[in-house]
Amino acid sequence: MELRQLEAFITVARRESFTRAAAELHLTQPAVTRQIAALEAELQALLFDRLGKRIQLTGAGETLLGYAEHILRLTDEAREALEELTAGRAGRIAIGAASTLATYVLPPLLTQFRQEHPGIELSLRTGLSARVRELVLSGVVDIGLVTTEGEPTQQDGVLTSESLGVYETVLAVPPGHVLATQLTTTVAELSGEPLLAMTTGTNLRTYAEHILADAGVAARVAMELDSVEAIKRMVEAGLGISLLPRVAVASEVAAGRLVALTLTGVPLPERHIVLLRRRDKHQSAPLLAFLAQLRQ
Amino acid sequence: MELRQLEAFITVARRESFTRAAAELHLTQPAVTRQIAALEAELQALLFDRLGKRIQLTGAGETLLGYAEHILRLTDEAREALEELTAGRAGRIAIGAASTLATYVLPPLLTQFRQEHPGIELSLRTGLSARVRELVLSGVVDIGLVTTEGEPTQQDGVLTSESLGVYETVLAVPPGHVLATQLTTTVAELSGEPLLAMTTGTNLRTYAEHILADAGVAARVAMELDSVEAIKRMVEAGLGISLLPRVAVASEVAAGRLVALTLTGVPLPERHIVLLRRRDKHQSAPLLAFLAQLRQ
DNA sequence: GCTTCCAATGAATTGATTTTATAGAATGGA
DNA sequence: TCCATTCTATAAAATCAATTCATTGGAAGC
Repeated sequence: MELRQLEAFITVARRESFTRAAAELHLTQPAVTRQIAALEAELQALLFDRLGKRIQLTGAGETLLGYAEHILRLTDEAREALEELTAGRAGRIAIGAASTLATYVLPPLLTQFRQEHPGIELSLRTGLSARVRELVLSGVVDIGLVTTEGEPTQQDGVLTSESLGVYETVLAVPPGHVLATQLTTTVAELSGEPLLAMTTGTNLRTYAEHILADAGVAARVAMELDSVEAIKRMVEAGLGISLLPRVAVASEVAAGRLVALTLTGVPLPERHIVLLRRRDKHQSAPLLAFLAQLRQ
Repeated sequence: MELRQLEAFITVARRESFTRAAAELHLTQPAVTRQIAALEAELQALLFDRLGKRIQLTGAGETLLGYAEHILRLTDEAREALEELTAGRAGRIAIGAASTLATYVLPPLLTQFRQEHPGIELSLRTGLSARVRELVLSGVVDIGLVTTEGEPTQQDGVLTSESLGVYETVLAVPPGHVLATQLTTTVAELSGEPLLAMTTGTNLRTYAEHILADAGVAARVAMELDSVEAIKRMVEAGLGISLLPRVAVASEVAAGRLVALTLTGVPLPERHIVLLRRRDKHQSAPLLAFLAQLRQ
């Protein structure tokens, strides 16, 4: 059974004639006769009664006709669905993102994208940068968003990295703090301050340790937490200060509950927001649209 | 798009490998690669990401997979439905029958057939014998049951006739009638009796006129009716006597409301119950079963 | 009885699919 | 880092299937 045969069969049934069906299908009559004959042989059932000049569907023919029409309608639907997909009007984008990016960077982007592309399903998986990298590598997600220290290497095996911008780190202090009157600070000034840090293993923690070590400042980690939100509350409560992404404290700074000091003085390795992709993975139309939005 | 390609596609998707799919399909790997490539070219969509050794469905691939599975399930269902049909477990028989046959002969036959073949739809169209003949000729019904005067001719163009037995005509009289004491009668004895007859144009009327004319008896048609049932009620009421099929009066005779006299004495042309078929029309399994039942 | 119209069939041709053989790419292990 | 392994892709040849052309055979209409 082949779709070509079913199509021929339907046409013959509708036109009630092999000859007319052949014309409609841009074939010769013997070709159509053979297609039907092949169907009949395979299904072991007579599909048409040949009543002299006229032909007529048998019971088996009528049964098959119902199925054949259903099947061909489905193939049309499949074609249409795929067209929707390649045209970018439908589809699904799976994103993997480092937790802080997922919390502070992605929401406005996703909101805007959803508005502009309402047909597209979005899925988001979060984790540590290393985990996100694995998700991209294994193909579970289409793209990954992570942070790196310094410019990312552009190629690493099948992975492509692309910087989407600098991910600035600031010093968050409570409004009443001694440093709170300044707009900037140097790493040296942090010496002795009680530091609230992310858990070991996070990029943020590694970065904080790096810049303190580079400046020769001994880190005094007063508390280790696994949530940026928790750290912010602690800083607000005056339990210490912390190095945090600027985007993560933006709303508290605007509300006056925290003060963000830009780090200056030392040639700090900048952190980047990095887009990870598998080089060999197909980029669907919706994904390309999303990438375009990320880049601008 | 062809079913062969869709089947290959599904297999590749399930086994997540062109090579393993090829083995399962009893093909070589390049053949499978080509089938998928043809699909991708036609649909203008990448169906699998080739991630080195591994492959993975793209969004388009997943979409197509859903449709492809649906389509192939339908083809299986179609095959099964046709098998049911040819095995005689399902199907439809369209019967055309002369009205008296439909009323007095068919019901017990159809009841029995329905019990033995519960899956089979039965449809019945009634009409005058000539009309039934047309229905068979045009293919609207699979078989026709009519009556003929004398042995039917076996072939008439594409129509095949087959006698299923004699359709005996009797004289129906009310229990109190002068003739009611006899078991038989001759046509001559009917002379002068008020006759209740079917409408002109029916085989029954034609037959009645023939045998009266053959015997030289002048017909005295007291009333012309278009229903055997009505005629029986009239005979019961003593309004006249009538020549009717024996099967049509069987229940009244058993109940003692009518007396049936066998016609003797003249070489009467016997009426036959005749099965009409188009010689070139396919005989489905259910139909063959029904024909077998009719013949016994 | 002749003509017309239709489907079926046989042989040749064209076209598509499959196989064989091989290349190319990525993974996993030493 | 290199090698062996394990995939998929591709090119050319072989095979298989479908189409066309030409013709036959059968039924219907005049």
